[in-house]
Amino acid sequence: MTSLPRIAHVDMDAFYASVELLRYPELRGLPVAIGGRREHEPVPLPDSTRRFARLRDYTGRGVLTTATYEARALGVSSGMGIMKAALLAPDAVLLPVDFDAYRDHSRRFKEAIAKIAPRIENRGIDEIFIDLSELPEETLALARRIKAAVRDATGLSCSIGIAPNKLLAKIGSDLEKPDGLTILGMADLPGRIWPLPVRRINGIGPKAGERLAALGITTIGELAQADTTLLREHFGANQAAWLGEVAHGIDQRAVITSSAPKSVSRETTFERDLHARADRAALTEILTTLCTRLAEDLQRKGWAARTVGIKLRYADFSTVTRDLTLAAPVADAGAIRSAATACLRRVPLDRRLRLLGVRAGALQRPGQDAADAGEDQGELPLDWDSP
DNA sequence: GCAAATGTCGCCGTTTGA
DNA sequence: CGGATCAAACGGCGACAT
Repeated sequence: MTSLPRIAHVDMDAFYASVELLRYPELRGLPVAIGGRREHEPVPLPDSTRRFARLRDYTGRGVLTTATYEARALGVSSGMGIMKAALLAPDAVLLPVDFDAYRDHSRRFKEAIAKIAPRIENRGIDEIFIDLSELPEETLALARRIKAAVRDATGLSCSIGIAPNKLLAKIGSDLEKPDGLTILGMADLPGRIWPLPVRRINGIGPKAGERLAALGITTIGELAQADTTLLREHFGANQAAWLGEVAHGIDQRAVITSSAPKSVSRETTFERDLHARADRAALTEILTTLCTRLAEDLQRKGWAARTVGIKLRYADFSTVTRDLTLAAPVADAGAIRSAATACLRRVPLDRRLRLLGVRAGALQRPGQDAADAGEDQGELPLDWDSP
């Protein structure tokens, strides 16, 4: 009664930007970027048009969260500093992020898909894996039906990859973006996967990509052919074994349809670098605000934390963290603040700071045992992103 | 003088208890 | 009884992802 695995990866196309275009259809076809702080809300004009901010109007330390394909064509990309993006596309429209709107559309597209295929793994706000293994319908028809359901529910397009495992489904969903539909089998490995750069593998980031390039390995095919001893020498036994498997399209990970959160955090980058002593009052207020918001979030979700941690980023971008495990779980702002303050005492404060963060970990439901994956206790509904 | 916010996982060194 | 050892918890950090 066991069927061969059939996994889909659904990835919304330029998600935040596309949601904004639903609201501001006059921006369709223009380069638009999403990011930065609140003050760049579009301004309604008397003639019932709107005035939009441009990238060139921005000053500050923000980065772009995403951009329309027209903006990407100008070299603008996710994660890019807004000031830098403004040099490439000064006239591109800049919109602030509106997470409430994105969460709302996220919930809608996931619910629409769940009616067709309920075994869904959340991968953040704009993508999911779906286990299609037990469904009878033919793959292409199913893929088209999922895409149509997403469009009907949200007015948005997505790209879908369907393959025998998560690894290939994820690569596949990216192959024909936007509005893509890609079905991959193991037989497609040499023709469609091996020519791709190793960075397309989920889990090979900038560092591993650089180290592989230094060994003359740039494509997945080259990785598949690479000498296993060489890989072991440079990456260690575990990672080398993983590299060898993924290069051959092998991935046994299951679709995880429920999980409990591991940590909750709040952090902020200051408008200017602050000094622990000279700006003590400002830092104190920021810490209090972070702890308050973190506590609100914890209480709203019904969690308490047995570990509290801080994160500091110095002006030179180096980062340190400190954790403190408490005797009893806490969820109120005062207790979190006390613990965070204790952590701060263990960190050098003689250099200027650019970021402060507070984290709550080792989460458990108040008065119960520690949360652990697999337990029914903290299961998340489909719309766990929503407030 | 600059690159956000939030979250997960793996590795490794240290501590601690048995 | 000191020492070796082992496992679990803790803590710091890096890498990676959206």
